[in-house]
Amino acid sequence: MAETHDIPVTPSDALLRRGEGLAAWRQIADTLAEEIGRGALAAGSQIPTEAALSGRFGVNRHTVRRALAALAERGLVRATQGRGTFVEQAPLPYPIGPRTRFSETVSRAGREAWGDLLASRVLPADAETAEALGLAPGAPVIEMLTRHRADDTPLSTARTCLPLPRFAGFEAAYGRLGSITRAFADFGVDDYTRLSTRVGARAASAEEAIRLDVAPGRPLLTVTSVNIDGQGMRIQATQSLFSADRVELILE
Amino acid sequence: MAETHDIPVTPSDALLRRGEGLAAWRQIADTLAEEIGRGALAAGSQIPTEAALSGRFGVNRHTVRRALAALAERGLVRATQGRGTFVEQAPLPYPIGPRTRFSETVSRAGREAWGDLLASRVLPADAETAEALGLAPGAPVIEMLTRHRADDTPLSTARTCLPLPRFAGFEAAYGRLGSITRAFADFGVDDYTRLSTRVGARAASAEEAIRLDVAPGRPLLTVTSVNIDGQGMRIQATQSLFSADRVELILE
DNA sequence: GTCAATTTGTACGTATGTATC
DNA sequence: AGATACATACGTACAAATTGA
Repeated sequence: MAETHDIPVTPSDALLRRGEGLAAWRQIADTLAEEIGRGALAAGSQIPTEAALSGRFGVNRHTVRRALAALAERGLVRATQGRGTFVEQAPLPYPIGPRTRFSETVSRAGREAWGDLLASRVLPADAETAEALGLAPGAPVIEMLTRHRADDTPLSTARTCLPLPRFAGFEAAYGRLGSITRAFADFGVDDYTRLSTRVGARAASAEEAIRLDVAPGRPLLTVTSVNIDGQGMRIQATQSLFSADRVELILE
Repeated sequence: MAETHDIPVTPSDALLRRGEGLAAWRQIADTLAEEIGRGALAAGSQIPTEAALSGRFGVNRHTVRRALAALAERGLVRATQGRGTFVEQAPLPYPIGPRTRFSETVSRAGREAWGDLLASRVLPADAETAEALGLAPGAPVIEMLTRHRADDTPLSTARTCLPLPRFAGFEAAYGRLGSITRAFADFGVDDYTRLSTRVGARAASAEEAIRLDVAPGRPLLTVTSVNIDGQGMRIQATQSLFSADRVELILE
């Protein structure tokens, strides 16, 4: 950071175009966002200090701060007093459509996918689940609590219900195979599709925060969906909670 | 609330089925959720006190509290110490797909839709907008800040960019017509579809909270989308912020 | 544990261009 | 044209948090 800014920079060195209607702080934010986007500023790494950036761009520190505030608002960076400003992990693009599979999505991102079975039990369906699965209220279902990780980072947790007696023992298959798709295959269901999907958002409760390894109150995406097999039978009702800090849904 | 519970209720009055594996608090929660769902407990109204409910269902007040906690977690009710527990406004189902129109969605729900133009200006496209619209960085675009209401309740606010010179004067048309669809029709675009849609979630900033009339920090759904006209030209890049308390996205 | 250096957070003040009334 | 409000940009000083010697 030995640059001075008392000598006018040559056009090729000029990082900012002044007086063209685009505010300096916007140009700085765009430049940094682009560098984050192409990995020049790696996820998790510290970006140069405000003082260094004000030197690099030849602006006052406040102008840099305005740009960093815009990036923080978009979730690209996070500043910590006394430490510095750091690049946030980019949310994993998570395609969601009639045939999306968690395991395939994560593998395609070059990460290893696994689903943990946290708990399971058999219970009579509550009103909502019964309606989703087209069962009589009180009909027996398997309930599984699961957590889904990509390279050890929890991305989502879900409550899944499946009708009995058809899927008796499903939880054991899931625990062994770590994937809904593979467990369904084990039960002779080679194809399944989404019948309906609803998406909402809310803050994480204390318990959910522990399951997802996020701070309580952090934003979650709630995805409520029903899956059907090749014959159109409703086979799975799931409420998934995604950490909105780590996942972005891509609609197809 | 004149019932007493010192006399065993007859089977037809029995509200809870004990000893069948479904916890009492779940049955109470299901019952109340169902009453909220069909409007017996109207949105915004106060539900009976915990003491009254414990009398009605013949259970201890703690059991009622467990049920209410489950409803609060799902966002159906909100309890305020010293005041009571109130039914939250049900989120409006908002279908989102290649051809969804805000105005049609809201009209179908029996509410009146209108979009307010909060601000607009012409500016050079920032990096992200330029890429979304397939323009050279710095190409001129119209930027509109809008807010979308159903019966005076703000549901979403959006930042929309359109390429110039094609859509010069669009903001005036929008301000007059209160709808993107109608404003596009005014510019000879009778059909448009979504090219891509990304969905995330985060907390509302102070400014966003004011625009949406929610408390700062309340959850927002962020929907980033690009629209194309009948010829496949990119005509609109929009970042919408939905109040997650008021809207639930339905994927099609 | 203490202290100093580093870094971000906050609060003043000033000046200028632009859009709006 | 003039007045007013607002966003932008720069300057300075100090507070608060973190780190490492």
